[in-house]
Amino acid sequence: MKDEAILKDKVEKLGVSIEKYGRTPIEGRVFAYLLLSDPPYRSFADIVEFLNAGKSSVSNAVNMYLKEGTLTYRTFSGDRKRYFMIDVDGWKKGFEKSMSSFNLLLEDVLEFRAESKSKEFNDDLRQLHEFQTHLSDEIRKTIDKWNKS
Amino acid sequence: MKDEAILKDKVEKLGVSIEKYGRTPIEGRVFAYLLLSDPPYRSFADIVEFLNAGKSSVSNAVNMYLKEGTLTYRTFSGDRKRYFMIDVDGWKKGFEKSMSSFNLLLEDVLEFRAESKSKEFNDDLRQLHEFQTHLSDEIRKTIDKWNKS
DNA sequence: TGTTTAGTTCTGAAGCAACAGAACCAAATA
DNA sequence: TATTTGGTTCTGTTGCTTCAGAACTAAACA
Repeated sequence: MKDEAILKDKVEKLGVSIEKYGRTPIEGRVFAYLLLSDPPYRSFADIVEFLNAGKSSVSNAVNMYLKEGTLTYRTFSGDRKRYFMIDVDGWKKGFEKSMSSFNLLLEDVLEFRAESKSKEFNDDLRQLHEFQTHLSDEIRKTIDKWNKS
Repeated sequence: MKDEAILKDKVEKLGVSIEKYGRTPIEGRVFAYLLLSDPPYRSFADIVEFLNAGKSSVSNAVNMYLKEGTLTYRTFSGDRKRYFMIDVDGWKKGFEKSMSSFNLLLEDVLEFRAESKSKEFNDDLRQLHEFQTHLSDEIRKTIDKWNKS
């Protein structure tokens, strides 16, 4: 099988896995393509052509990821095009963001339950909150450690 | 405003927040109800009535959570009904599970990229993988620590 | 100023997810 | 054995998501 055919196959499979994380089929494939391709940056037209997708679909998917911070792009002098690529650092920071927004949700619940009588459940929730906070700290520490080295 | 109306309102709001985590509207509301109600266990009929939802919707949502391990139930002697409640421990373990399945995905990508030339990107991905592994370990450690105390 | 290019926005079609209500089933009770 | 109860499965509807292609826009270039 030809190299490109192998890649296409792999992109489809990985794309489906990525859908499980709450992405649409096209979104999954765009991310998969940028995860797998060598070099890891591709132009808008590259993506459209490789995926056999509509321009609007790719435009929406790419902008979604740019806004989310998991995709970024680079340019080359004398070339108008943008070359999109995965922002590994932004991806990493996304974990921290989702953790802390989860923690806000838990805090909200705990406040609402303040005068409820089910002590055991409340204690469990508080422990879960502590657990998440601990993890968020750990994430922050690890990111810091990296940025220094 | 009456207590139950306040709770209904809160369940709707929290339900919407929970939808953000990839759940359907009904699923969000079921989980929200069990997070907020006092006591924190409720029968099938309670849930149907409180949410003004169809039995099939609630049945599907509850079974989905049971299978996932984030919901469990208790019973009372002389009462056929099951009383559903959030399984905080199962919820916690879910994080570890999702981390490690994410890591499998990354490993798959890294293997595929083994002979690619974009060293920088590959290194970034490897670092992300290390980072996740570190966090998984941390989660496991924290869960162990709890189970002992 | 006219043309090309890179990418966005609009529009409409197709398919699928979410849901309610009814029919159903199996275990417990009478 | 007949009935009730707790819950599941089936069926059809509604409406939303996803998507492609065409029209469009704005910047760069000639």
